Amino acid sequence: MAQKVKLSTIADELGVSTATVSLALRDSPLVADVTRNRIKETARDLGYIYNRRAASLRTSRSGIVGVCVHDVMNPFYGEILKYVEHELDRRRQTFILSNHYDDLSKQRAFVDTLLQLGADGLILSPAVGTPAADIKLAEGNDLPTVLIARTIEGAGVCGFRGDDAFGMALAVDHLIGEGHREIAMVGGTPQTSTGQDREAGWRTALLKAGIEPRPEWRIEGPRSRDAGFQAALGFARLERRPTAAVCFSDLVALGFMYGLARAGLTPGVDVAVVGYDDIEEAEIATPSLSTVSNGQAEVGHRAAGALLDRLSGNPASDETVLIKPVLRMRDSSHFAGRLPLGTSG
Amino acid sequence: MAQKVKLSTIADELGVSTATVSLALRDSPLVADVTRNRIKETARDLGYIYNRRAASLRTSRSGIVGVCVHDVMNPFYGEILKYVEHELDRRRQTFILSNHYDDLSKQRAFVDTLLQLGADGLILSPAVGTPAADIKLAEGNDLPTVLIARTIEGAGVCGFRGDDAFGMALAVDHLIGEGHREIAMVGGTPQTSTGQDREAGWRTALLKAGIEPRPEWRIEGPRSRDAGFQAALGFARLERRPTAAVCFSDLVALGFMYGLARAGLTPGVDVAVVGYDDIEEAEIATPSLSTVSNGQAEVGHRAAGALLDRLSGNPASDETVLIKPVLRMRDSSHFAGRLPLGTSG
DNA sequence: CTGAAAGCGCTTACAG
DNA sequence: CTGAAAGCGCTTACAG
Repeated sequence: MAQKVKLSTIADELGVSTATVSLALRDSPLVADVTRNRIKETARDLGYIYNRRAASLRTSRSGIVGVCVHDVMNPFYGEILKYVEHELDRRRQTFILSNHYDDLSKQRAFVDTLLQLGADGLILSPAVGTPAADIKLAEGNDLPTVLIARTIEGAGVCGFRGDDAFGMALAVDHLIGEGHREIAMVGGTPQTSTGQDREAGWRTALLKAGIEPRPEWRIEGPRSRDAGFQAALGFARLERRPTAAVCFSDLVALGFMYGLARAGLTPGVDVAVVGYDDIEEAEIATPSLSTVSNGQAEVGHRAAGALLDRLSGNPASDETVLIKPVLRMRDSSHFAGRLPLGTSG
Repeated sequence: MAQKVKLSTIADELGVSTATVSLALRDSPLVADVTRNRIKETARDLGYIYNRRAASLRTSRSGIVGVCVHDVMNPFYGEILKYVEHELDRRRQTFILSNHYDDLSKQRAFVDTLLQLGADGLILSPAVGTPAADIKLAEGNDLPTVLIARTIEGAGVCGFRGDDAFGMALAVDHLIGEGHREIAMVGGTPQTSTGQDREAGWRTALLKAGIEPRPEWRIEGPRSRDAGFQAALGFARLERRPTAAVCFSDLVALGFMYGLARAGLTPGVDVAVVGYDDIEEAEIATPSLSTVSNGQAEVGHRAAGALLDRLSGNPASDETVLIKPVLRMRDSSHFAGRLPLGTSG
């Protein structure tokens, strides 16, 4: 390529100042219509490319928002991100994505990069063990932060997530209503607020129904499809196998159903299964997966909205918004032990 | 926060010049050890944050690589990106991700953003209909580009993808070997090189075996799990239903199997199914999904490697590298019509 | 081994 | 309505 085209190239070409060119390209009313049109035309003809680094150095606004989650391949996060992306697109913000895989040092490296780039904001689903100080560091260096899916005690920023204890109780109550008395919980760890709250919801709902959960009903750990699959292989061999299982997530539940089938059991008939999140796949899985909707759309929209609001100068909030989950009854739990598969509507 | 800490803050604090501070922080051997250590310590104490915008404006290197694919939630792309991410991480490059959803204007907006940010390179799985001129525009503005998964005639850049025609022929040959004579192909569109090549592989393999594909065997369109599911519902009702189906992707195949089951058919017994890509889920699906491995790891690694090589000054190549696919035989096709499910190893 | 100075390409008061 | 000039925070010859 030839010489780089910059504001002054255009200015020289037309015999005006760079100030005028700058204003014209950003549609300032200070510039006369004729001038603006000539400038825009020339910019196009010369193949001018706006240099955001230079502009951002001057204005200390970068137009960049960072987004960091456990893993974008997990449909739960993927679905949230769709909505975040949509909202940021509308406001012409560039978004930079990173997975942290619950590795604190990876998350820190990313936040550091954002600070170095002068990013305007951060939407974060914090890695396991993130201290409140990490959030304060970001905020203290002019990086407004909004939390999603998980929240942190004392971080002092706003966050959006589902009411996990309530949601898991919905799932358990439903299974009890279907006649189950032995209900396992598969997956999740007590290291995240999500894991703690969902386990608490499961335990509390059982106790409230007068059922004492047996230790072997709690299968801790699985958070992926594959781990759910592996858990089912063990579950199938349990001497006194529970008749139902609530899973930490739909991903775990879908893997769990694959695993049950692999072990020769029919999910929804031999074992009732309920997931969590209501990802898109839940509806087409066969049997279709009963689950608890976890408000991905609302989390994504509102988190992006809250951040953008703050970027336009509105005061910061430090409120954690709990979104009410809703039970979605489907075939994996509803007809358990009563009808064969494929006969439902 | 207080005053922003910059190079000159540190320089003033220690009574040295900003040049020395700059050199010291980047470990230049020009700076004496004592000086360097004092500088680094002070930088840490003051909470100095490197301003990459300013540096990049000066050096015209940004450390940013853009990555743009159809949809990161699609595990095929997700798996490629894992490897790209890993490679870029190792070389301390920031990567910016975007979906284009096969929307050319979204892709263009992203490339434009990269140009404005002075990104160092682009890894692209081009949207349907991307003209070679779009790639040349990027290249012409100092944005080296590497293509993945799909390639573009005449773009003059290097690319990495699977040998789709060969791979699909492997799948069809396998089914013919299992005794099938009526083999549908579900999903994909002739608007992408991938769609064309896989359809050609299917058609050619059938003809070579003396089988004339009937028009209704070609179910064009589906490229998502949900579309695969819907297609199966129609497929199940076909008057003269093929005994086997090769699918455009594993995602389509997995949805297709859900759909068959929903329609009361047993995938792998009533209908043999083969996918394409060999995503992680293929192995745990039940029945496990026969498929064609599509080299996500190799595509991701080599594409990132090729780009980074070029960034370190190596000459550009314009070669398209075809990665040889491998058939993975599993239960969804291998035991069709012979054994009931769940009895296999 | 260290410092003074120019410059990367913008935007923003300020003056006219 | 337009222009001259300063400055955002770095890096890089160049001089010493």
